[in-house]
Amino acid sequence: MTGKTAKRSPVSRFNFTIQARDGAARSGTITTARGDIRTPAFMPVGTAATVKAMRPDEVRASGADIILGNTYHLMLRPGAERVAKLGGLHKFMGWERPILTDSGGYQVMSLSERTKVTEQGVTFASHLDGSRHLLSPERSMEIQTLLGADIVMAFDQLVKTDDRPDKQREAMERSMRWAKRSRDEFDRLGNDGALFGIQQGGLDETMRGKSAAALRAIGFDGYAVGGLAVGEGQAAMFDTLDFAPGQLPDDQPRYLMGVGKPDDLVGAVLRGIDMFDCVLPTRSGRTGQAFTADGPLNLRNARFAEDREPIEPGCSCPACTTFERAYVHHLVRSGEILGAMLMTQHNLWFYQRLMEQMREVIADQRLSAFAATFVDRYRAPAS
RNA sequence: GGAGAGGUGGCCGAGUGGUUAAAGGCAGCAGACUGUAAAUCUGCCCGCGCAAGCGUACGCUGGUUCGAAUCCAGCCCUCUCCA
Repeated sequence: MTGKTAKRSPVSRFNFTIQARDGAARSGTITTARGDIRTPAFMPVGTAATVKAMRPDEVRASGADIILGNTYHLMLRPGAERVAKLGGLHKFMGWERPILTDSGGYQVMSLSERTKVTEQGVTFASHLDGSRHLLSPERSMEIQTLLGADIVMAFDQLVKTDDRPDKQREAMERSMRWAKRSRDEFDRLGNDGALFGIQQGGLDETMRGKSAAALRAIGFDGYAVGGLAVGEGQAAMFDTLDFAPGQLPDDQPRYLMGVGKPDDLVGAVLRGIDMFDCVLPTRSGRTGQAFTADGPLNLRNARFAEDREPIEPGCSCPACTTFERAYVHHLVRSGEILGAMLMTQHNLWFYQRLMEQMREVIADQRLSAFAATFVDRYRAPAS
């Protein structure tokens, strides 16, 4: 059941060690040239070379070991060649730890009305100025290499789970051909980082299985479960995660892309996922939603106008140890930048603390009890 | 004292005879957000009612008209300019 080991250059220090198992769940360490990543890991999203509203040192202080960047957005602005000229993405944005870059595959879906998909690749009409840009597996690898990503994602085509079955199969099969082209170009470029393949296939076990087999035949450093959390709902996502991770190599990192809400993370770790990324803690922070162990709170709500508690009682983040809800409520309502900063900071801390707790209970084989308690409390009506 | 402009729903502000319970914005009350076109978007926002609907409503009073926020008269008030 062991996946084909990827070919790597001798200088690559990418490695995944599993330290503990608890059911399907695992906790471990991914080693990279720029530092370790503790798993299960949550990676804050820094699309445009910034985790919005946060300084890199604040992101690190929250406990993040790795962040994301985005091929499509950085290709358009400021441009991959420019970032390379300025010393690479890490230096450019002041984040010296690992960076994973998404290939632009997500934008094939989110910007689908501006794209044309062919076998060669995807032509985007820039959302900034309308100019046309071709993103192919080869160009995506080149851009991610120029950026200096520690973990490069294969270029894939993402579709919605309610798209017609034939369209879903077509997208999955094309993504597998693109995965092979991504692998070949990544190797040709001599990139000494890691390359992850992305499983597609919607909610269908057979299609997921075919996708997994295709990826394993190519060989990657890690494997992502893609194409979920695109509107199918948590129950359908969990149903898919009951089989999808098991179709991927057991001894390599498994990354569930774009997920998710706190209870999504818990359910996915329970099913064997090691890595996550999601815009929710940062975006929701900017739109007034704070995540807490007692469920999400909308700090814009009138009931917080004179609330003397911190965003989340007991939280040790800088926002919570310094400010009261009443003040954060005022900032959020007033559209003050500091409101977005404090909310984002708290949410990032909350997410990282959740991952940390899961790592600890996996080591003690107590994940299912922890998960049950967490989800009960998280979903209970706010006090 | 004279000349002019104007008074519309919490605020700003469209509307100048019927299709107007009255555009739009703001404020307010909620909701959404999942590999970020997002410091964004959506809904509600006179009262009662699940709804159909009913009742109130465009400074006040009266009038014209089948019908008035819209036309007329008087009154009250605000602002600008001149004395």
